[in-house]
Amino acid sequence: MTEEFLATKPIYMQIADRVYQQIVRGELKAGDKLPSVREMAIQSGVNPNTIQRTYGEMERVGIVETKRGQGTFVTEDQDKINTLKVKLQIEIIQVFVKSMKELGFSNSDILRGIEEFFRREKDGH
Amino acid sequence: MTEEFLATKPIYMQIADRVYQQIVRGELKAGDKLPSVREMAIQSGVNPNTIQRTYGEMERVGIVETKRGQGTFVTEDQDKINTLKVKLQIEIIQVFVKSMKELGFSNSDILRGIEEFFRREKDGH
Amino acid sequence: MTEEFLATKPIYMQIADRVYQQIVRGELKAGDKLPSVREMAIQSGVNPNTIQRTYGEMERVGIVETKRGQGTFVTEDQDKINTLKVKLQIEIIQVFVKSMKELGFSNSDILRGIEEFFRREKDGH
Amino acid sequence: MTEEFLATKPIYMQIADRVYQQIVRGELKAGDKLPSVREMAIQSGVNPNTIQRTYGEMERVGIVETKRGQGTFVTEDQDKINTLKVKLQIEIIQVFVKSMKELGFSNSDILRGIEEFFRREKDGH
DNA sequence: GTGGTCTAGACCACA
DNA sequence: GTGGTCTAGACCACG
Repeated sequence: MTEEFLATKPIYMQIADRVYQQIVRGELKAGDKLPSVREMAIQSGVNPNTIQRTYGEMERVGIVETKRGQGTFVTEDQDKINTLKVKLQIEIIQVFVKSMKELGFSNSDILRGIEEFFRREKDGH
Repeated sequence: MTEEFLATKPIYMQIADRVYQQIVRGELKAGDKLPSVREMAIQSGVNPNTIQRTYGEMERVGIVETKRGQGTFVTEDQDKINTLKVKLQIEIIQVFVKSMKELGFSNSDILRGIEEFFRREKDGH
Repeated sequence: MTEEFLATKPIYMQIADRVYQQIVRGELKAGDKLPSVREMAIQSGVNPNTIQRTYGEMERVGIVETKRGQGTFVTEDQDKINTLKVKLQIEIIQVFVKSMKELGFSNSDILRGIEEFFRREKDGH
Repeated sequence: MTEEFLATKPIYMQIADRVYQQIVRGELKAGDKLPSVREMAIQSGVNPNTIQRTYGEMERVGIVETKRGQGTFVTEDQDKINTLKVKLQIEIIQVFVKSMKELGFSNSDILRGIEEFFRREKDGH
């Protein structure tokens, strides 16, 4: 009866998110080769099929392209990467704002909260 | 090897968070009585022991007091409630800011992102 | 060394095509329930995972919707069904026209050929 | 139980079709010599026996003649070539019309569909 | 070597 | 009962 409390993203999505992060942060650049399915599977301690799904998902989204017999590569299309960055950003903000509103904070409360947070951060918390 | 991908908070903490929320939002006010351990256990579909830990945790933090034979009550000390609100807020902001920085956003990027988000929210997404 | 001569669509796609046909022909109507993954797997003599992929693909395309714990259903959106019909039609025509041009027929040859074909069909070939 | 989903023409027929195409398009003219069985086998990456069957099939149909010690030649009989062209055309049209009718299209739907297709083709897709 | 598909069999969450 | 995810291990086509 504990189901309600698990709510984790599927592993193949978590791994995709991790790759998305690397791309958005520039650790993986346009045109870079990703690890092979099998290698990534070992790195992640996961079955190759799961990585296959990850790569499939990322290709569907257009952030990655596969060249037959050669491997999987980050798209050359910088626009797609920028769009991805925006999309991930919005996703995170949505979750954050929702949590804050559940605590009873208004939009301006939220902004003030973050500004305050940055101020303390600067002063060595 | 899959443990790495689960990363869920313990259930008793999740339930505590939920109660904290109700307190901070004023749904549960200073001095209000919480449901009994057994009742809460049924409501949450969880073992009473788990709720016992939840209540223990909340008492440790001082946000709740148990009066023997009477039940568990929200603290009368409004300061503690206010502090709780701030603490929860900071916790959420920390996670949020960390995620945003992992995507390569600076402090001012973050503020601009949220302002933009609120602007779109107002215009009906 | 015979690889070049196989060139078959993956099974999960072939099954999807078959379902698309049934939908387009009206044998499966908007809102109808598809067989369960397991049942369809038995009917098709295929592993349930393969059907899962078929259903996943059809959902991605938006022609099918899954209701958790209840099953998979043809979309209620008649527009999507109409679009599907057009897409399948164009796909078939493309293959056909390509074959005809490989035989050296021009566009008007092709039209005349089909008209002639229909004429004979009517006269009891 | 997967046999049902393969449904590929035998290789020797696929190769025959390819030769038929060349003849019908005039790339191979009446009286032209075909490559030797061995050469063709290498070109196609196929066992010579397979090509032997291909040539046998084409001879049976009368589109090709073998002169002992000299090789295999396209028939001198232009009528047979013309007939072949018509037969191949009808074959393709049959398959096409069948597919379209399986999608629920009528004869006039089909004609309109192709005309529309040509119109778009001309306008640069 | 690469990615892509398929099977067999397992477990999970939702309703 | 439903669909969804995951593993293990196999085979294929492409370059």
